[in-house]
Amino acid sequence: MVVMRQARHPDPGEMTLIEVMGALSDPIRVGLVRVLADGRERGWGELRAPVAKSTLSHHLRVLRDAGITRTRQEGTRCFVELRRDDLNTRFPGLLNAVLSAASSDAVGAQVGLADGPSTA
Amino acid sequence: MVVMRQARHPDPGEMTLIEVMGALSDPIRVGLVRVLADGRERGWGELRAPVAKSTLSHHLRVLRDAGITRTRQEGTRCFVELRRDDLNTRFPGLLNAVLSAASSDAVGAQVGLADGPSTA
DNA sequence: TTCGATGTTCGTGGAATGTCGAACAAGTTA
DNA sequence: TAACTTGTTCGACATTCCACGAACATCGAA
Repeated sequence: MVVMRQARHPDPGEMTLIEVMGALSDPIRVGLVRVLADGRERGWGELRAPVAKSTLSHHLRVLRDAGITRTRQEGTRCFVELRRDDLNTRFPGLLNAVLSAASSDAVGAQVGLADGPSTA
Repeated sequence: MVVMRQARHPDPGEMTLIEVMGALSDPIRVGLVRVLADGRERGWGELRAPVAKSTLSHHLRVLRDAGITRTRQEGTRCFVELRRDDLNTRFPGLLNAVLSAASSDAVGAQVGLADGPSTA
């Protein structure tokens, strides 16, 4: 459903290192994080990943449950953004380290944005 | 066997972010890394973890295969140490971020060293 | 050579994970 | 109201992962 009205977003204090590390040990999810790394909020539909819709939904949920992203609902559409500040507060340096490692490795390069910048 | 003559230790260039992240998404393994964080080489026997010997061997292999630790064999005994420099070269900031997050969270606190510092 | 110590490997469960397609739900639009 | 759009949820499945005990291999000591 486009529902999940208020998917649970853990407070920074509730985030666990193990869960965050687990969430970031999948190429698709790292790719999603990379796409969101510019800080802009993105609509589900903009995200391009080589997996089925349900699978993408699953990955986005894993990221959200770990506290890595925040999901907002607007009408029928959902938007995601990186919880950069919260992450930096809770686990200083971790996100940046992962992001720079990922970009030097092209991890998650299979994930991208839709052609038409029908974005934000 | 105390053998594993030359356990494969990946070169820094062969390490992958995904594998490293996966290796560090288990409490036991993070605990082991924390124990090794002081840079000292430790003997298998010194390591205390709430798992069977074979399971500990498994975790140490996952860490080694990911390039996080280095294993050395001396006679019948094996020694492990953190590949801090290699890790920092390959994934700058990652190890430190994980270590500081782990210590603030007490992740892997169940892992420790043997009582008698019969150590190195 | 015969033990004992130290780790690895094997076989086996049980749990978690990734992926898919199909079914469903809620909001939009015609 | 009847479609259509957008995501979520539900099995189903294959794979991977963690954990254990048992068996095995190697080194060192008796």
